[in-house]
Amino acid sequence: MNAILGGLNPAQQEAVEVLSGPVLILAGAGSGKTKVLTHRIANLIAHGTRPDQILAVTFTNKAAKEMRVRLWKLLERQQGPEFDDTGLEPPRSFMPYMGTFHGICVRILHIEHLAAGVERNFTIYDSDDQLTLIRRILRNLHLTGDKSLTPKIVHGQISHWQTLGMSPQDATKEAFYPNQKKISEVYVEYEREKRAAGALDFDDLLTRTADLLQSNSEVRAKWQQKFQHILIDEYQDTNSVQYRLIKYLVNAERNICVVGDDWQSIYSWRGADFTNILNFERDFPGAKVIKLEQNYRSTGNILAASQKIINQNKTRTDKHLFTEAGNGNPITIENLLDENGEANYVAHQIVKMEPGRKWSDFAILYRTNAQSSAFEKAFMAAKIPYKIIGGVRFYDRKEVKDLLAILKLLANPHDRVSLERVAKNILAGVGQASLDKLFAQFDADPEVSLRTAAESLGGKAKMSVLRLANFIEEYRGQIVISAEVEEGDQKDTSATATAQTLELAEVVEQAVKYFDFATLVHSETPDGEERMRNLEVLASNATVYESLEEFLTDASLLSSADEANSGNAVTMMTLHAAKGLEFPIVFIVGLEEGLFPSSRSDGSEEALEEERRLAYVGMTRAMKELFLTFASSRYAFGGRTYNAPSQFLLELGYNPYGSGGFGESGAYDIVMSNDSADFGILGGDPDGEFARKKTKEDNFESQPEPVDTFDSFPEDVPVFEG
DNA sequence: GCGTGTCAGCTTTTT
DNA sequence: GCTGACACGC
Repeated sequence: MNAILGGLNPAQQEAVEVLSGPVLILAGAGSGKTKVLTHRIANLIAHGTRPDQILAVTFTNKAAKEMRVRLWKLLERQQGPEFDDTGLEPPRSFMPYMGTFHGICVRILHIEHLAAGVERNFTIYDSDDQLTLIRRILRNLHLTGDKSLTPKIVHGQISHWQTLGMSPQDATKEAFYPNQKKISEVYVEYEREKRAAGALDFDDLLTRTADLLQSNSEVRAKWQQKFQHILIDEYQDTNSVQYRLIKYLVNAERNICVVGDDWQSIYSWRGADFTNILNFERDFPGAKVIKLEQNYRSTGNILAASQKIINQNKTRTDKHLFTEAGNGNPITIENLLDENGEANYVAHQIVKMEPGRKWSDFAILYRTNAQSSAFEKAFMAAKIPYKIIGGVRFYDRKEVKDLLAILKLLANPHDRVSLERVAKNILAGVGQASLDKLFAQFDADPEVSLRTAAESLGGKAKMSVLRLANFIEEYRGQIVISAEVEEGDQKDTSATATAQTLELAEVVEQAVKYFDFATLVHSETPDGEERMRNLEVLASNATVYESLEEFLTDASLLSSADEANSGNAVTMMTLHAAKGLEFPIVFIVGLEEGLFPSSRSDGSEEALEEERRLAYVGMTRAMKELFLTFASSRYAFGGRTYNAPSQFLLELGYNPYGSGGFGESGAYDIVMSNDSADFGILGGDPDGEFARKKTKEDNFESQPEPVDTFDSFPEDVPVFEG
């Protein structure tokens, strides 16, 4: 058996071997989905498809990177020594285009900027930038002070319209409520400002590309011709615009392969629509449907418990996951006093289990990023190495964004949001009034230079803006702004013609000096030292990029979960960030009503089902051991809250009163079994569905020994703060 | 224009 | 309990 088909089960082999026509792979958790995708790509290449004719869309950049590395290793095994696996990322020229929808759209828009009617060096506005812009428009339209028109609400409505494909004009027509009418006015201005600034927001990246492919048959034909094979991972998480994109990119051969699992759809809050995957056979008649149902990751108990959770959902397809692994150890449910008790309990368990394992075998998954702090404290005290995935992105730190704003101005001097940021945070003496004057100049004459516009200012403001203009003029000519794009690039040579004499990192370092960041961040303070270090990291990150534009694109599109996370340490992250990963031992913490499921899902059956899918995703990350914990009370919003155990625990058969009451530390071993003759739950099972016959002893006298309690950890027993 | 004080919103999840 | 937006006064 060759390297491509070896080690695959029959369903997986089929998914790798059926190379033409539409293919839908319904891949259960842990069923070897990534393996199938990489082997399928390798097989395409083995059958003569050129790598650059393959488009593989992943949900995160991290997933794309992982697939690149795995494909590279596989090709190396196939092709022999010329594919030298140096451990580094493989050269992109040998590889298919792999990336997120946003990433591929940026690429298409760069190449097709003339046809798409966008600037060659368009700036990407992230949500922060969008809010800045909306705030300014609200001010200009005298709409501030209205609590029902916060920048956030306005942004939500505009983004909703964008995703529906509605222009500001459409929105103005359709707006019905007074607030909608006001927001539609903001929308008109918002679009105008973005255009004036040569900027696209996250939604634009997708909609502009879809619109281009829809309206321009020549461009559409070109890209359809280019991508002979399209693979889409996490298809259940695609939204309506992404769905449109796929439809326009697929050519008459219909070589499209999508992989997904409706049980793991956890992004509907941002527009994902898992009916896309349910409708695939309707959209692509004759599609080959392959189900991957054998789970290679988890023990029988973990799989059975996950299954029991997902079974509560009404809206879902039927799948029958199975494993050949044994039942393994029981799942542990533990009730702690508060968030510190919870963190100490987890730390203690990890210390106990660590011998013979690596720290990186453990993962802690929570619903919200805010939950990480108690664990940081406890792990620091217990001297357990840990790493936090997610949270504040490196590129979202204030000082980093400030410096990036300068770089963005180098790439695109018309970028008003960045100018506003630089003026307010970096330049001395330039406030709102000066900015308004500058923008008025730009509105009067879009081509006017910053230097000329500065003439309308006086005194200190003028000096500062001229100083900024000097910097931009000095360095703009000395760095590579745009990447050379291959084939068919309708090149606008003006931006790329100048000779590169400076590395990006040098420009970053120059900017730090020129704008005196040391003073700005108070570098003598501990906090300031760290900020200065971040700027050094920024410079060092810049060294791997060949053009400013690539660097800025990644700075906008890389998520915090994409950031480096190697090393031997316990991993902490949100349940969302954990999708696609696996760990021998998993702790899901904070299983409390209002936290998980989130109180935001109250009253909505759909939202609750999504929370349940999230629980399913979390539980199926575990290979060997699964711990579920909840705290009787927890700090939130500066006050102490008291939460009931999560309904998901009750669904698993947990009985909160089973161990003599609430608020006491007690452990439950919940045994889930594949073997229906031996389903057993110790500690309670309200509906009795999976319980062995309960006796009084089971509930009151013969409680199973707690796996561990606080009593063995006296110095860490939290003081009840009330 | 800038520093200071007050207040509100915040903890879902992310490209 | 923290952050950031805004108002106010200098």
